[in-house]
Amino acid sequence: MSENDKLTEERIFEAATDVFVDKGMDGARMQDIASHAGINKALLHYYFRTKDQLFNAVFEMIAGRMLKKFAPVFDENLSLEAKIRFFFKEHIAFLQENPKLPGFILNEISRNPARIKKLLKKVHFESLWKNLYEQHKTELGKYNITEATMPQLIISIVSLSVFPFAARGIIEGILEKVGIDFDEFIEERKNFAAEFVIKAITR
Amino acid sequence: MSENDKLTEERIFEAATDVFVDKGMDGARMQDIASHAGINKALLHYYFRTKDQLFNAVFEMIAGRMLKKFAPVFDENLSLEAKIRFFFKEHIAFLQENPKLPGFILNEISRNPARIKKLLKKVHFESLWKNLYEQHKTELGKYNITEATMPQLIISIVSLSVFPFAARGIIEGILEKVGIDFDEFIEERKNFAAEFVIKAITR
DNA sequence: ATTCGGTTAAACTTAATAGTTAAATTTAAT
DNA sequence: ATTAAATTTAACTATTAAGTTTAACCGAAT
Repeated sequence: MSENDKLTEERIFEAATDVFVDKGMDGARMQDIASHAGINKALLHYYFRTKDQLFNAVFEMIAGRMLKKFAPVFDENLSLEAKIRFFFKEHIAFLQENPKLPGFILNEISRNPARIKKLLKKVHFESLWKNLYEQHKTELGKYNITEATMPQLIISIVSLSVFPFAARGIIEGILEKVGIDFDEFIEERKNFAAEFVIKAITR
Repeated sequence: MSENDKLTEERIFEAATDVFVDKGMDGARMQDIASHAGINKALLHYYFRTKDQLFNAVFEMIAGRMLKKFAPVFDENLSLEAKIRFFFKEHIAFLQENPKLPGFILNEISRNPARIKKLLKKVHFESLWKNLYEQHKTELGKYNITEATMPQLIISIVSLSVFPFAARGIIEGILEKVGIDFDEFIEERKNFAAEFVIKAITR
């Protein structure tokens, strides 16, 4: 039945997401995905003909979800400082719940850069940044931002939020030698990163 | 001959480095490595018995090299501001020459976190950070740094330097839509990141 | 000259994996 | 009850990769 269909397809999709995120495209095994979904390989291929097809479906979904997470900041009607605080709070919270996504996406893109291009086409960064810039024209006097430094600033902000998750293995290893818990560190980071950036751009 | 030995072993090692960094442990093929080294599979196994052994050798060498790149900052006899500028200049320059290392290391560690622990054991972060802290006690009045915020600060600094390379695929994609060249962006970053951090910690 | 280590080439084994297929069985709608 | 679709089982094909083996080649040291 079609209801059941959806359920199974969704179960497969979720299982595939788990396994792909965990092992990467190369490391993932179709049998493993089938087992995770509580079905068999035959049915897996019945729903998604090939590993590539399945992977692409999963990747586009995840990458799309990540990209969307960056969007709301551009819309919110807040001061620039408030926006920065809002971003780190929300974005790090999202990553706390999906800690493996950064590593997964970063890795798969570096193995196959073409994959991301299709998704990027849909987003119009030029206008997004222009909008952000326009919205805060009035605040520009207080800050150091020019249109030219916007990319550096934005990528810096994203770095501060995403990198600790992408490098979790190392950071966790280092922190535990100093007696700090990774989760605490991340919790603190929401504030630290926000204040860090605000101070950095305030002249 | 032993001279020849070293040469071949080195050729293999370099070829393996290239292929592993490019494809990752899972994606790399022994045949591919042999071809890159200009030898055959038999000889490859003659020098490094298994793929795992070869990979471990390569990984430890690369990860060790990366870790060492962070060390000199702690020794240099410079003001904190000068150190920060020095770090970004040197470290980003190193990454410009080895742009794929961050992605490789980050990915392999996230697939197998145990791998890094052995290497981290050798480095004594507690004393390194304490030293750094002691060295700049006199400057503390000017900055916002406490011993508690040291990890946040240091990881922020590393993020700003490393992340653009780890996320190169995406960033390149975005930047080219705004008409910016990745290499230019990175070149600018040496200064931007340094000034960004210095402003962030100056009160 | 001969032995030995580095080297090649090619065939081979073994194991894992992707993907297919067909028959049997279950499930749910009519 | 009948039917059609969803699902399982299990066997099968084809492919790919790691690692081994064998026989032969070559240059240099004994």
